[in-house]
Amino acid sequence: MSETKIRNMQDFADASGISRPTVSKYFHDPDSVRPTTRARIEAALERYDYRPNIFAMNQNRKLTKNVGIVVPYLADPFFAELVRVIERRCINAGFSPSLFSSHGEPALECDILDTLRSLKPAGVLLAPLGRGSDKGAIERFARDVPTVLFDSNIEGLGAAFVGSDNFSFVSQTVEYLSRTGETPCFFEMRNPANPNANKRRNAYFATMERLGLSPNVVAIDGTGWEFEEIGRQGALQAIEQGTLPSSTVLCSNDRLAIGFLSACYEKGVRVGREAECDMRVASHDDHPFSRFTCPSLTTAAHDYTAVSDYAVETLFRLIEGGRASGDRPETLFPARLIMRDSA
Amino acid sequence: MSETKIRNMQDFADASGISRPTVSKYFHDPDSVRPTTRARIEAALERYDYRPNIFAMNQNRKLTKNVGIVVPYLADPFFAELVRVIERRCINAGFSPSLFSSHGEPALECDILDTLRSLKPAGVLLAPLGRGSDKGAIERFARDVPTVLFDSNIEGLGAAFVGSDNFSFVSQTVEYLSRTGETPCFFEMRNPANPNANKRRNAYFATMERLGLSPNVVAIDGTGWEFEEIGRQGALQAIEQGTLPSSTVLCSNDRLAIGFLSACYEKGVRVGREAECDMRVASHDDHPFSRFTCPSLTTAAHDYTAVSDYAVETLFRLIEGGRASGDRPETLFPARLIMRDSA
DNA sequence: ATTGAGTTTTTACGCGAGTAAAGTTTTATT
DNA sequence: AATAAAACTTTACTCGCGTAAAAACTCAAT
Repeated sequence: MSETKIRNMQDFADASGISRPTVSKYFHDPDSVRPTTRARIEAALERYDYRPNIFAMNQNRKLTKNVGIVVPYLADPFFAELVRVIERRCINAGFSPSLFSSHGEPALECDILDTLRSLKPAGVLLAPLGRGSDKGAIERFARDVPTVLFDSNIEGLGAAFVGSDNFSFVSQTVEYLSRTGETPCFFEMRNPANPNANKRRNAYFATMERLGLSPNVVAIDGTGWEFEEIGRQGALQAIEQGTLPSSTVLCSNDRLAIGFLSACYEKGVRVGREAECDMRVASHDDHPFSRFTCPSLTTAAHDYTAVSDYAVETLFRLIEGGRASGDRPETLFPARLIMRDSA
Repeated sequence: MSETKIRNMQDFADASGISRPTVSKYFHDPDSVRPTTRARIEAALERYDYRPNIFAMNQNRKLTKNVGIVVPYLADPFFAELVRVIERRCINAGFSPSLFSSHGEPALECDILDTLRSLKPAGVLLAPLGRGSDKGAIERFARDVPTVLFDSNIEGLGAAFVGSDNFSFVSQTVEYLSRTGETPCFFEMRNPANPNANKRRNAYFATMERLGLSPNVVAIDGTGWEFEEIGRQGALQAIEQGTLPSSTVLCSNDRLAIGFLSACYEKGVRVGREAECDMRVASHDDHPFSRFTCPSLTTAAHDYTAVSDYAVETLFRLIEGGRASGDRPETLFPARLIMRDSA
């Protein structure tokens, strides 16, 4: 290696025969320099593998190329899946995504927002905890940083919301279940942390009313994010005490349903749509594992790709267009019914 | 708010009545200043919520307080769980963890290492992809940055390895299964991406030999990280063609087993240790979902906490002690047999 | 060749903090 | 109280790059 060691942008500028300010401009936006200049810089880039110091870069830029991604619970494969798609989109658009999980803890969510603030991100994609979120903190944060909420909508927070249409989820499952068999009861946590759960309950009532059926909610106890275990315990109790008002059960989400099915199996309750079965179980989310439950779970699927893509697009538009007008667009994607064996 | 607006460390130093260099020292290590000084700074910290600019901080520090965490596939709850514990430990120790997932792609793993390099992290906890990893890239990286490998061991890479003792996993399950019923065959992917899989196969052979039993491996096709689906397809095929050499199946990992159980259910094969069952299935990992399979999965559990804690501790020791001697300690934690209903 | 718009170079300063050196004050030791 | 050690203040320089302004240059169209 006869090449001199490149220590900073000045060295690199000297080596490439271009002035430092122009090199700086190139790194900010390669298209902003003349093609011949760009070619010379990129030729030098091949020889010396110089990369500008991110810390020095971001220090003076009012807007970095960082994008924050915050989810409430990363150990939930549902979020892991969303994040995977979102990260990819950000990288492709030339941004550096930073991933954070609140791990179900409101305090941690606040800390993350603080940390993010100091990262001076161009924008943030935030899936809030929901009920546990510090709304004031999020509101203040969103005033400083372009923020798009996704998955969980908290009224009025952030510049936009992108998520799934809970009404579409529930109306499809309720209609399907009612049409093909007994009227479903609704199985949910009594105090759900996530606002989607409340929307789904309301959608259940609305749809039942529309169909002229009488709703029945089974509310189970439990707190935290261990939904499978909560669903399992709730189901065990309901089965043992025979308190289920219907042999068709619509769970609020797949993770509860996974626990429910596990309890059914344990109790020898046969689940499925065949004649010899005791019960039908359906749910919402199309959780990555729901195709491997026993029986495989009939559910309403998020359009993962659409939600992720549109959330990212919305954020990018927000970033480019500066703080948009006073409106706060909410975009909801409909569900797709996935018929499997459980109902 | 009559308080003047704090724009930088100088402003804050003035406001707290302490000189800037001392304030700087405080932020580097609060214990390095006199208790009375510390109290004054912290009092000021209450009034003005100043936080030093991370970019400016890290620009001149040779060593930042950043820690990189890299996992091969975050959508796998196993890693999500490990990460959760690791992140917490880092934060408690005053470090800023940055989380990255390779999403199963070797190219992305390399990109992540590049990104990480420019973050000047104090250290990195890396769970490599395994077979797909660019060993040269990792080796070069580990020369510059204190790196502790975890979960997947790649011989000679990194300054240390912390993981689970695959031999302990397999010997316990094989012994248990052999002792209580038919000799297990070993169900695995033909070309596993992860080195643990190979270790487990070897451990199976070794244990069977020690017990004077003849080993039987069922190798199934499939690539990628969708282990459940691969396991399911492999099991469907094996069941349909009746090629399983034993009615007791030991899966290489829980995700394969989840697919296997799903196939059994679909085919009406009863799994469990009771007399009326057709088959026993066991596995390794104690995946977060394995208690909710039908039947619940008998498996060998990682000591999640021990692995996470010790990996973090090892990294911190490495960071504090500078580059250690030439040895590369490998720490393996034994498994704990979890007897559930599947075997 | 001339013109002028668009680029690049030169020069210079700023950002927010790390850090080193020398001098001053505080605290601990005896 | 004398003394030394530890901590703090002052001063000043560094780091790597953003960015502004003016001068010099390129290049295509006239």
